[in-house]
Amino acid sequence: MEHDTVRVRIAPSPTGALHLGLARTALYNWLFARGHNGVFILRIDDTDENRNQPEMLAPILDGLRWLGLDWDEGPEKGGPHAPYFQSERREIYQQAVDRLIACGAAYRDYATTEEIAAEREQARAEGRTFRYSRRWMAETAADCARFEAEGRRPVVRLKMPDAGTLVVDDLIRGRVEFDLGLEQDHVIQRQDGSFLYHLTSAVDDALMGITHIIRAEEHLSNTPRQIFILQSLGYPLPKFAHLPYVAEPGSKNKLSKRKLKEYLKKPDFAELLARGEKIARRLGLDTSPELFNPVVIDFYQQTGFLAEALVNYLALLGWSYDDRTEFFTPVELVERFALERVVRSPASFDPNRLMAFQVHYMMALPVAERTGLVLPYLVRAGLVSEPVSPEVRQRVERIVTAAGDRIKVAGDILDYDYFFVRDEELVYDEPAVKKWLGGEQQCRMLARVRELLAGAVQFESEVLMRVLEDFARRENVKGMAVSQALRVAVTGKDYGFGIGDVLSICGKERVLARIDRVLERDRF
RNA sequence: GGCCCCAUCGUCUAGCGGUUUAGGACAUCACUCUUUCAAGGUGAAGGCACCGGUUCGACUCCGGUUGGGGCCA
Repeated sequence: MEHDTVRVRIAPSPTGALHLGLARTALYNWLFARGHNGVFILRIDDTDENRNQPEMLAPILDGLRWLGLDWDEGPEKGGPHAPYFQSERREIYQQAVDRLIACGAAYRDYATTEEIAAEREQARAEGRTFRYSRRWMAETAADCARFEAEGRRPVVRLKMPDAGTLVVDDLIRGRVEFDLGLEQDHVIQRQDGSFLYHLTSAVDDALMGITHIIRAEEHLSNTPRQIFILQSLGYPLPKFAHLPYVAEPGSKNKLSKRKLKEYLKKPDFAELLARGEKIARRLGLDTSPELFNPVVIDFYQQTGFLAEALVNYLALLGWSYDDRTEFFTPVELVERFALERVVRSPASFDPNRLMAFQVHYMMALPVAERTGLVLPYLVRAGLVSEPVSPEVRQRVERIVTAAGDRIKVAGDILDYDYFFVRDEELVYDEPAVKKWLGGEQQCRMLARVRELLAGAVQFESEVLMRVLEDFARRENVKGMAVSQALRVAVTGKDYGFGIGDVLSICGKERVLARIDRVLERDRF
């Protein structure tokens, strides 16, 4: 057993988005595989015809790739157990169902939905747990013929044992016991011939040689029937590891992208989304909540988060190495990740903590690299044209340096659009204008500062700062009054990084022009 | 309703019977620095859900209660 190659898988449905919870499950599987020299398999659960569209799969593949979770077998890669799309494996499932029927582990059932419902209702009325009576179970070809003569159509059900205990030795949860006498005869094939999840999943896991099933906790209750299928078919059992699910911000409910409205009541979550939307709108991206929200990996990719930050955060959402290490490179994660140290209780998604990781990783990058990350956003917002000239690049680098960790995600560069727009396009924050340039005196002071700056030979940050300080002292005004008046005139806002840097990066000509514009504007 | 899982600061977690006045991180608050906004520095506040056992000793083991969640209906 120990010598077998570790083989793990994730089996997402093509739903159009890579959800945070799935991303974490994928990460844990990937870490486990890489840490054991194993194989990470991607299998697509696209048995639901209605949603089976290629464009719904792309975001999931892109998201996994972006996170660095490369798969060894699966879509685009192929592999020895192809096809990896369940929609293409129907014959395999049919054979499995036939075998299950042949060995008595499953049966054709001709009951109608109404008849089953009636039985269930009766059980409830009598206060006992419902279990199907198998009254319309067909055991022979004659049975089938008879039922079909009545116009009935069969489903295939598992014929679960009447009694007994099934034990799952879960790698994370330990020993979990189930009373087989309480299990239902679940349907594994519908009337229309389509197959149900438990069947396809168990069969594929066996056929693909999966050794460890690492999946979310909600599947724990389903494990007995999958084990029953596996055993009935004569396959060896994989090991199971059921992960706690990822919960909502500030609660223990399972995270769901359908409950976005509720999450928005949480300030942290709302702030994160607002940050993303601000960026996305500038890029002309679709910000409809279905596709663009912090529950979905694509959101982070689009707004300029670093994959390392997400990976580090996700790794720690339900796992820890020790009592203090919080930063891990992917290599360290691979080395240290262990299922035994996965926590058993659900962990809620905390935007703040994620942001803290993002800032850490962002600031760890050299300025040149951060500049490289930020430039595409300027280009896509139409503020910088391609190819990017060395001058522009250097200018952006200066902004990135001056901004420091105000640029938390790459898209935040768009907050500094005032360095790129034409003077007449500059947007002024009216309250700020009113506050710092609303009065006659303030404008007169700005006019004098303008003359001072017009005479400046060197337009560098430190020099300018000294000039402004001297000016404030001489005129007996507060330094802040000077710097803020200038800031509003040049950037339109009353916040931002150091005024010396602002002026210097903006450049003398433009600074003077913008001051003139503001002074002009205020006369009316 | 039945079955299963879970339970340490607001959040993520460390803790695997005594080394613990329960440690770290994020968030929060205060002070400090600062010619704006951030950041930085210093510090504070904040938790073992409850009740029984077992034990010389329980956050740690067992049982129950409560609460939360999941699956099946």
